[in-house]
Amino acid sequence: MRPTVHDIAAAAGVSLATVDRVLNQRPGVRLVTREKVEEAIRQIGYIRDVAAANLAKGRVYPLVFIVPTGDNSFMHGLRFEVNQAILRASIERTDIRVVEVPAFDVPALVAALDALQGQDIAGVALVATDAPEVRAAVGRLVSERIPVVTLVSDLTDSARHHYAGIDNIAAGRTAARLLGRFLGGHDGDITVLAGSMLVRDHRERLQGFSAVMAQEFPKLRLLPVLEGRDDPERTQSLISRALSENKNIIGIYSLGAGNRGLIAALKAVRPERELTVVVHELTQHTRTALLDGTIDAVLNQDAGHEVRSAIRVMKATADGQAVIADQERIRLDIFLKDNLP
Amino acid sequence: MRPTVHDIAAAAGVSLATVDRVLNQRPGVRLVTREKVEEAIRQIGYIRDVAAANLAKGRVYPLVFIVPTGDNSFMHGLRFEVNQAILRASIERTDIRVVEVPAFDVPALVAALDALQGQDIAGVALVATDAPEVRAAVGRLVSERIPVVTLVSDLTDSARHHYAGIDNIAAGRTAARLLGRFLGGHDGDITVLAGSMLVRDHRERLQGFSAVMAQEFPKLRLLPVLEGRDDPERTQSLISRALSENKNIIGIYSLGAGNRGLIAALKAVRPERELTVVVHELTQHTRTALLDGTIDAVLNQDAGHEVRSAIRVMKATADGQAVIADQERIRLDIFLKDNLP
DNA sequence: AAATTTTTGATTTACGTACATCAGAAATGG
DNA sequence: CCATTTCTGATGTACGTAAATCAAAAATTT
Repeated sequence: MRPTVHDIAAAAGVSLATVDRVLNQRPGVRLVTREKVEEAIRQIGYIRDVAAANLAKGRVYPLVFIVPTGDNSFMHGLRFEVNQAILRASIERTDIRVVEVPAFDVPALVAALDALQGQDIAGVALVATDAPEVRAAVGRLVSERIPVVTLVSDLTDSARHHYAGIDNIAAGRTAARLLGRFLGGHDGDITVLAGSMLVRDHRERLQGFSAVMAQEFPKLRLLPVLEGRDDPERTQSLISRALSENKNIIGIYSLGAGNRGLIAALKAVRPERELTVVVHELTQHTRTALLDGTIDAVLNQDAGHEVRSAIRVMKATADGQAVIADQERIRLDIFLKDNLP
Repeated sequence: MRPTVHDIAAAAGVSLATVDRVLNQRPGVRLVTREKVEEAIRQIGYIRDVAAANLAKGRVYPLVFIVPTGDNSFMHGLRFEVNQAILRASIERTDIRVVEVPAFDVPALVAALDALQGQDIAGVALVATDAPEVRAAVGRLVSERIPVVTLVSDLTDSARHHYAGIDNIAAGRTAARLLGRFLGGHDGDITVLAGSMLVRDHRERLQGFSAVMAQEFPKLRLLPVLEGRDDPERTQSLISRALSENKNIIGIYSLGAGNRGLIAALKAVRPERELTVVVHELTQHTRTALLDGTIDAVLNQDAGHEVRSAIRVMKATADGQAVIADQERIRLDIFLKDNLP
């Protein structure tokens, strides 16, 4: 049987009340006594029964998710997963609130973060926009001892406790190698399609992609990045024009959202033109396109895993508990036609 | 606040004791009363607080992991992860026992399973050997209402509650597509290296691999499968001989363990011979080989995820609770040089 | 040494559920 | 209608921890 508070009391030769004072850092314990108790805790290897403690405290974890508005399917999926988590809220003793903030709107994000100051909150998860003001606002929350987790998009050099998302540089590198290898030793041009170069994840993906391309596939030339702004129509016309103007394009890397337009453009040139295409985010559209051969590989991050991981980490951080690091590593999923879930 | 047993009692107009009798299916409740209570439970949407219930019951989950002996690195890794889970046992209210059984020894596996009958066990996880006797033994445990989860290797048409492992057919198909695409339109022979064709996962991987190869890459010819029996030395000599006897080999798929021998054989012919190699299981050896370019892709299943998932599922099944299906899907990891963890 | 402050102990209640006991009520049998 | 069986209610204890209260003991100050 695992040791309880009673065992500590007995081992330390003090009363239960004193043990409780030490465990919950309440005042009124002499230093020597406190040390005696802490020694006993270590000696007998006491571990607090979190479930029982939460029961006694009536503990709930008020969590806040700050997610961008915007209608690209990835963010839709993310909000869907947060809503799924809300359905499990009572079981998991969480109380999840969602705050929507316009995408890329730094002042709005900062305002949303600052509005949480002083509130009784067990954790904040945010899709970060990488700006100094956001970094500062996160710092203010952290200094108030509020656990902060970045979700999907990280914040460089910030005080955030954890990042629940993929390594975007590695994702870009992986895309480059897939595309490079799939194209064999062929010669030609590669088009990169991004949502916007203002987003950190897109910049990082491009950075990784370019690095591997330059280093390992010198026969493939990178064309200037096209910015589709996650807009299907704009994307479609950009790609269509690029393809008709440049017959040397043999590969496409789409590192952002807005793949619907890309797929439409591809279908238009499809039987004649041979193209190898790697895209990000598994959606209904990309899944279908992968199955019918319009695209060749999909890189994905599992929004459900990210949300659940963020919740676990926020709760653990709030309790000062350790997390299973390996379990919380968000993996880059590579989907080919054959291993779709 | 979420409703409690007291709320049910009030809503149904019965006493707490009666609610308890209904909830825990104890005898001594008239049918009409029982239905009244069940209706109230539905009405107010009561959900049992599992943490509090476990506390009251002093519940621990005695779990048994049946894993094969044998020294290949994947099984080592699996046992390591089970041991990690044992370290967390007290926190998670589990009491994990490991039973080792000689690999491929059906009678021994059946004996191990049957030995569990009648014991107070909250769940069994086994690396299944696909045989009718095993299927029957699993059926006996299931009919005793013991949750059974297959781990890594599944059992066809059995009564097991859950399978915590990857889809091996899909893994084989994925390997084929990777290899086929990496080889561009080239012409040549492909060697498949297996541990033993007696194992179901290996057979399934081969099945998926052959199917995609035949259908989509007709220029690549599959050579007869080499069985390395997970023995590095045997594997090395098999591969070395095959490579020297057949200069047409341009690709290798290693679908089992024993990659150390393969890597050694590859290194011996490396600078001269161009080979595209896809292997299974990320280990220290395959990781290094991936980084130095000896192999091109590693398919992997995360043993840690499998073990943790199996535990969650066994606990949930024992409690008659639902699992988050999406969370328990074990994914096939594809590692290239660039996305290693 | 007395007065004061600080520490400590003892005890109680609570969280939501499980489980046991016993008395009393209702239903059923004859 | 009484005896018997079956059901129901009331109540208490327990699980491991939190938190509060009050009294008693020790340490500190005057």
